[in-house]
Amino acid sequence: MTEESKEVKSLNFLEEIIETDLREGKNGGRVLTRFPPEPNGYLHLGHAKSICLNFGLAKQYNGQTNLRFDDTNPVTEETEYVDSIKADINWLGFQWASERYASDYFPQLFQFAKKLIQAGLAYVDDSSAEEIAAQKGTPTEPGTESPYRNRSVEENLDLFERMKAGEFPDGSRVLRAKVDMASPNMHMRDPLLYRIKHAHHHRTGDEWCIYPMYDFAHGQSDSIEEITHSICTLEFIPHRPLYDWLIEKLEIFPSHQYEFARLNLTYTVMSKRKLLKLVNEGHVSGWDDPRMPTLSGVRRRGYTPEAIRDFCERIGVAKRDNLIDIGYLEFFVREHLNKIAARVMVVLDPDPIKVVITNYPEGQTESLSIENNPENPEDGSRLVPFSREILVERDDFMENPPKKFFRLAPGNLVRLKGAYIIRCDEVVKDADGKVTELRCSYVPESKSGEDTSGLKVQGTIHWVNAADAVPVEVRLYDRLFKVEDLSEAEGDFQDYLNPDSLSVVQAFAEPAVASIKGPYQFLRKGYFSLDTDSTDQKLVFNRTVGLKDSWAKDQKKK
RNA sequence: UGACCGAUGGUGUAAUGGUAACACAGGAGAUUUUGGUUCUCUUAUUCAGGGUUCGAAUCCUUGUCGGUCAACCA
Repeated sequence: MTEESKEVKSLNFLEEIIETDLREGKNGGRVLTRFPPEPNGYLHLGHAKSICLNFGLAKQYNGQTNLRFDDTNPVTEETEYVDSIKADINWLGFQWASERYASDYFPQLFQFAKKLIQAGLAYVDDSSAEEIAAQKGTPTEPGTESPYRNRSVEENLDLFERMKAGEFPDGSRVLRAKVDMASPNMHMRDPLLYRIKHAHHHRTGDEWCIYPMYDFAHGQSDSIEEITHSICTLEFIPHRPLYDWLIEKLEIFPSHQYEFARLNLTYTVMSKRKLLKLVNEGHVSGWDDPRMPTLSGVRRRGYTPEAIRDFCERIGVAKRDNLIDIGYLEFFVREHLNKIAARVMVVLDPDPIKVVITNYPEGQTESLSIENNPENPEDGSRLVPFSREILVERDDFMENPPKKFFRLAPGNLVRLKGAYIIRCDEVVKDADGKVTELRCSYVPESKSGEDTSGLKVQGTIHWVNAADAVPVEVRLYDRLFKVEDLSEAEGDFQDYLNPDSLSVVQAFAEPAVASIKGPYQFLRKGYFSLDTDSTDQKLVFNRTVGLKDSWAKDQKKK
């Protein structure tokens, strides 16, 4: 045994629970988790945490994970969502053992309900929604019993069958568990088990007009599938006594529920309800708008599954509320993209400055070989055209530069990335004093890779050959909201939307962009991805995340 | 004025009665044909009071603060 050579890795509380169960031989050493989305919206980064946990834990302990759609509310659920959810999970890199639907269990659930009725533990209640709400009492006051609470088993059975048969209109009756109206736990005050909804279900069609509530579907589905560890978020803690009560009374497989703190990120919202609202009110272009924290959104933006998985692993899991800096996620995105992104030069400026290299022969063009990724030489190199006239960003020139400005300025030497060292000799302006052209001279023996000039320059800038510059559209994204903590913000969350979360800029790219597939690093600018809006006529790029920019940070401080 | 859950650097997460650590962020420097990357160094932490103990972030107790729960949603 190499026990002592093993690194002591600390366990999170879920790993501890599982290891204890395994040690005690619970469930015969079997670990089966489930990921249980409701198909009423797109998956977001909060779900990513849950997916990584459920699938990750199972994998870690030689177990498996079921994908189960919690489709018990036909009015909000759609097949479109089912498809997107499956695509997102696969994209994240996980495979489920079995694809299940709570709706598959409707017949079984109906039998469970009858069993409860027969045991005198459930009853049909004719009270209205308002009356039931009033009966529930408040967190500080006990509830009162429904006048229908003590119907006979026979009457309950008859009524429940007739509910199923469609004899009653929506809202006229419900099936309730008979637990304890005085319980300090609101969820134990005779919770609703079934309600009448004459609605078309995305899978069962019009077969049913009564549908089980979450509390009578989720735990029972877990049990039917013999899920060993049912992992959910903190707000379900008060449901756990009911979860256990139903399993005990039904005498079915004892799945167990464990709760962790959901993911919250700065400058964004993470609830399907709010995200739906952003989509419906047109604040974003859709569920996959690159500013959205949905998986389809961040995918389109250029985040990688690897980065998201690393992030989820690194943030850990615990039971205390948290608000994680969105910058932490961005760190993992940069870390991964730095290793794989193809470097290209793009002048990110609709109004670039033309640089004329006065001592370079007119009409001559040469091809320079530039590495695609200095982090990974195996990625090879590409050819980049260079000639007498090139384009550079206006930000890379200053007529009266501050100390430590290493870019173009009158008399300054800079290296053109992958090309030559140039000196700015003359600034040409128009009648308004706007700089229209820089006249520079190049040092022929400073060619990249074969530099014999002996010159040392402090700055290197990117550029594109004027004659070959490809006009492209680049979409720059900023945080979706103006405030860090939306949970602290008063009023409507839409009031805090950042009006500058999207800016579109026309830019000029080196010709190679058209033939290289992303992800890209636009040199000195950031990581970018090709957007799905691209056409043969026009390439559209999304800024995934910017590069760290210590120069800009320093400037800001001043 | 109930029940339940929680409280460790700026943000997350460890330390499971025995030297409070790791990542990010912040700061300083080195390297660099990306003001990127990489490397080195560095600032900063146990909610409060009481108790148990040789020894407490950890156990007990009281309090404080934060969160959750009163959908025919999940």
